[in-house]
Amino acid sequence: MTKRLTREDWLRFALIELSRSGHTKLSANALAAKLGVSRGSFYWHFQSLDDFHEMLLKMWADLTTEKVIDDLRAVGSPKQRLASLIKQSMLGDSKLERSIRSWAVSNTTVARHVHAVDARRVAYVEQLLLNLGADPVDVRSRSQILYWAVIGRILSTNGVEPNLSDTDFDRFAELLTK
Amino acid sequence: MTKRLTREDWLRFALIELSRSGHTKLSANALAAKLGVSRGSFYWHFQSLDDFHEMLLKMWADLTTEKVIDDLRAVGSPKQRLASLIKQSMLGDSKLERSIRSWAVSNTTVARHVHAVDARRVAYVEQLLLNLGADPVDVRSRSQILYWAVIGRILSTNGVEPNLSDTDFDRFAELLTK
DNA sequence: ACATGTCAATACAGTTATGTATGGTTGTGG
DNA sequence: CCACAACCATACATAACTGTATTGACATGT
Repeated sequence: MTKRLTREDWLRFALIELSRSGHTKLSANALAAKLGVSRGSFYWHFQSLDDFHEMLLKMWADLTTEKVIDDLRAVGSPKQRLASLIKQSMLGDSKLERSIRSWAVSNTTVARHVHAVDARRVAYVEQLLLNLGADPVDVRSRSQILYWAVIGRILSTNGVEPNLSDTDFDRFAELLTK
Repeated sequence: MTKRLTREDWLRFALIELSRSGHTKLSANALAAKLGVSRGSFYWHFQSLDDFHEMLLKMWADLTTEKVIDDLRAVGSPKQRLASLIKQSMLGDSKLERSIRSWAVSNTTVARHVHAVDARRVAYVEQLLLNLGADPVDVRSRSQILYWAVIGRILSTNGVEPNLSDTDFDRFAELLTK
């Protein structure tokens, strides 16, 4: 019987559920039902719901870091590295981000994790704009505003609606380095 | 005994609670408790929770529209009307917006209302940028991105943290009209 | 083969929520 | 003053959840 679950099975499935249906579906009850198992399993693997959620957030933060690093290594010409990053952020799937950030509004623990991730990402964009010769006076504000735009788009759209085109973002990237 | 409540009393109080503590505190139970009254009152004024939430959303949409109109009338010089709008959006209190948008992620009805409000606001910014002589090719994308940034900032900060300065936003407004 | 650790089912107590039914209280017009 | 409408309390049925305690099943190394 291969039905027996590990702690990682629970966490991975929870992340999928979080992405698909939001944090309200992260109850021990609902997850156990969908996994075809009872809550006895859940409470064997995890001390409590809070404990479980904490692990899930660490998992997300790690994944997100890896993804940022990958984006960093997926360099084209340094000139248009920014354009690529913007398009990747603006056009990619964002349902997990969306769910996490919605969750963070009503949960201060989640908010802390999200905030830490944000800081690292904005710092990376700052460095990028500096290297591309943008006016140093404006680098901080432009990076922050650009990052806010990415977040705003994630929370304004329901899924992967394009809304703006590739060239729109290209032209905007150009504007930011003036 | 002035304790008796009208339908508007319920709705106004709910909007305050929503702003302060998020949509999870909008249960008939919790609201009745805080109002010092039983749910009997709630179910006299409202058919159901969904009915109640619908009215609350209409109320919010109306308020938001009025606010946009007020912003429109609080014109300085047409040149820097944009800068004023940006600063107002970026520096003002945003807890209600924050709560509503977080709510919208897990509730498609809320999402519909929010989407309608968004469309009207972006359209206004587009018109503003056009009047200020920005390149017509870029007006749509820039308006959308700017609006996303406003939303992103609302959902990235916990309350009224300034983060960027007045002059930061002034310089950014200038950039957008190039 | 069997003991031990790993994983899961079940049953129970407690909490918070919706919605309905029914009756009680208060204000107000006739 | 009293009838009727507006407002509210209480009690009940039902549901979804957390967390604990107890017992059962399986796998594996010794």
